[in-house]
Amino acid sequence: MTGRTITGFQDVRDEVLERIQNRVWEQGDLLPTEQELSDEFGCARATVNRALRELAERGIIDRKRKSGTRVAVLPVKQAKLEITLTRQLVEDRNALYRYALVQRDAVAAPGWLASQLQLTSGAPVLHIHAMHYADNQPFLYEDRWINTTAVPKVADADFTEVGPNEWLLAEVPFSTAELSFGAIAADEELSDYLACPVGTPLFQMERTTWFQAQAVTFVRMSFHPGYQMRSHY
Amino acid sequence: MTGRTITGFQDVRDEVLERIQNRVWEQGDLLPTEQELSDEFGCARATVNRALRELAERGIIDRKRKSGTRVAVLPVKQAKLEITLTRQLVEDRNALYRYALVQRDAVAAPGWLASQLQLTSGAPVLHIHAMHYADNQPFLYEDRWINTTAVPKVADADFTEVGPNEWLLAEVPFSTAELSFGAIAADEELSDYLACPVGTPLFQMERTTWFQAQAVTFVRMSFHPGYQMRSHY
DNA sequence: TAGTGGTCTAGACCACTCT
DNA sequence: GAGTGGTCTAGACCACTAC
Repeated sequence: MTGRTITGFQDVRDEVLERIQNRVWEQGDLLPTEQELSDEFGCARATVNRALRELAERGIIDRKRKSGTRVAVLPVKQAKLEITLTRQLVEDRNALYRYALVQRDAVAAPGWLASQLQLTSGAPVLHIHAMHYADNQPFLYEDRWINTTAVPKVADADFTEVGPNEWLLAEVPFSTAELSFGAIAADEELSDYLACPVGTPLFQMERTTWFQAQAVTFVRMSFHPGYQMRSHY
Repeated sequence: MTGRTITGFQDVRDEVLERIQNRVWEQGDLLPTEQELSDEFGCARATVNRALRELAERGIIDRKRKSGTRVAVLPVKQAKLEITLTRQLVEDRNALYRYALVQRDAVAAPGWLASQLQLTSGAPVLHIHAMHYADNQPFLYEDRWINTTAVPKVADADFTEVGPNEWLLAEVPFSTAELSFGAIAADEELSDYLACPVGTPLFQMERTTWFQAQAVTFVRMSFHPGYQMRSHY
């Protein structure tokens, strides 16, 4: 006995999790039904349901109607990455954030970008280069393309004071995105902006953002040498 | 009007999300109370509650007792990274997976590792080098340390057939972990195992795994050149 | 202190799916 | 067909917090 008093769904959830961790119920085992558990814990079935639903969302158990609830055989580890503004990344390190626009051009979408954003080749886009600094050290170099058609207002934004990320977050707040992470070698341009030798390994994140099935922006962010992105589960 | 029929919590959730996206309720705005929404939608308050709870979990809205529910000003983007077995990563690409143990040594924990895992310096650990291949091309190089004290059974595992990741997942299934991602340059050892020139930028993931406040393992995984990790939100 | 979300209950019906 | 989870309801009380 754990001596834990079971009153709420969190208690049920934690008790079930503990039994799984302690192998009272082994991987692949069938758990008691919601009805049986609610009888044991002396609570309503809805309470057990909510507890088990949370464990299922975490990938700890698998639930199927009729079959019942089983301990997951291969628990899927879901790490949450919180994608925040660069400003926040910097300020979370107690560093002074500074943003600088490098270049801003209204151009026609090159083929690879049109393909990436599912635009017709030559569609009008805005191409932006910008730098983000932490305590005046280069933090990351941003190479961004914005679909002018999806965000016409962007024509009036000069991005000298506010970065395109913050501007877009205010303008198109509830978008979806695809992310890609990798390592690249600094080319001459990056070595210049990030103050490192050509060939230095850099951590890079690419993001394509969509709003209501229309591509909004594609951005390639190259972090300073040694940058580490952290997460947990 | 959307013409959508509102019956379940998912309908309520989607309708509310749509109103937020369409700026019926702007960022920072106060939403109607659960009671008011349940009246409007003709459902129980519990149904509205569940709908709004999901949106709050996604970071779309902020809820506080007494104050009410507001549209989030800075929606936090949460990308989910599904951390799976290397075998699965490879097989998801329709490639043939192959694993090979390179080296296995029972040693005393060096200082940096003891610090990383919160062990006493010199504690017994198992040090493992292994390779993972996709269609017989190098996929990733694994450099792992296992805390023998936390997993005594590991002494009997030779890791010639089954990789340490799969073995540990069966042995210590429901652990927590800290992850770190970055870019490094291939040293001589990595260039050898991953068949690339010294200095090649490589994507690297480090993971420290814990079970019930005890460190289980620390692993450094160096991916083949050009590897991209993907996610979305 | 009063208003709001957080949770629980007891019961009901539905939807999926195994046999 | 029958067993299981999925969801909804109507009502209740609680916990937090702005006022």
